[in-house]
Amino acid sequence: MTDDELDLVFGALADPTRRAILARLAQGDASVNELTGLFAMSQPAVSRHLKVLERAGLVSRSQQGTMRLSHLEAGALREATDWLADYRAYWEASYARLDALLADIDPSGPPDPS
Amino acid sequence: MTDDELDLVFGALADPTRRAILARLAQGDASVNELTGLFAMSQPAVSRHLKVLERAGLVSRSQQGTMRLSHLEAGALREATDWLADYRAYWEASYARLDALLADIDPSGPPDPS
DNA sequence: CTATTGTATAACGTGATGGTTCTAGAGTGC
DNA sequence: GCACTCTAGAACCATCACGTTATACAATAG
Repeated sequence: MTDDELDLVFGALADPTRRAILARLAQGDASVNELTGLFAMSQPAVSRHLKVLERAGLVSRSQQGTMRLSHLEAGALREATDWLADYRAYWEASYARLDALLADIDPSGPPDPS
Repeated sequence: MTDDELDLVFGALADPTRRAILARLAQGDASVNELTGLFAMSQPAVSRHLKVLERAGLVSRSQQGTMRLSHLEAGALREATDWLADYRAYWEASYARLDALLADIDPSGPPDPS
């Protein structure tokens, strides 16, 4: 995934309205009008949020009669998580070092994090 | 994780310079001057990027002699991936439906995606 | 105390973002 | 064709984001 694509995906995710749209779409496709009903904002504003999501590859759209349905496209989300996953190794190592440090202080070992 | 926190984290990740800073910090702490050397931009610009990362909880900082070291804080990254993971269920279900559809067309079942 | 180095802050310009209202276009029903 | 509904686009405005340069602050060295 290119840097520009990550810009678009993370940029799209940086807005609460757009995250809420994604949350709604995870439960099924929706029309622009239906989405507009969920937020305290005008229909053109929602249309523009959808455009941002579409440009980021997070959403695809299809004509369905007189309305356009938005559909969640999980591929871009997966790529974003893949990027983040590269840091998983780091933070797991980080926690491992912390555990080692705690074990060094208290040889009974770290408590079960329940 | 609150919506505001997600705004800050995804907003911070939406910039390529900041992602590059995180990538650098994953390999160890670094001073502002050292980070400035990595990018074609002024030191104040880098300082502000670090401030954004700190506000998002992605980076912590400590005084080390005359310089301030930036340290990757993986916790916020984990929370971002946790948020994204909520969609994993969706897209896996989505792929499962696709598999079912393909199986319906060709009862020999979907090929091993290797 | 003074000089030096590292970092932060201030002031500014410019382009992007997110909202609005008004209007145009596209698709369906009569 | 005509009316109606749904959606998109244009024009505008306020605010924010990201960069700059110049300057102030903080910590160490001499």
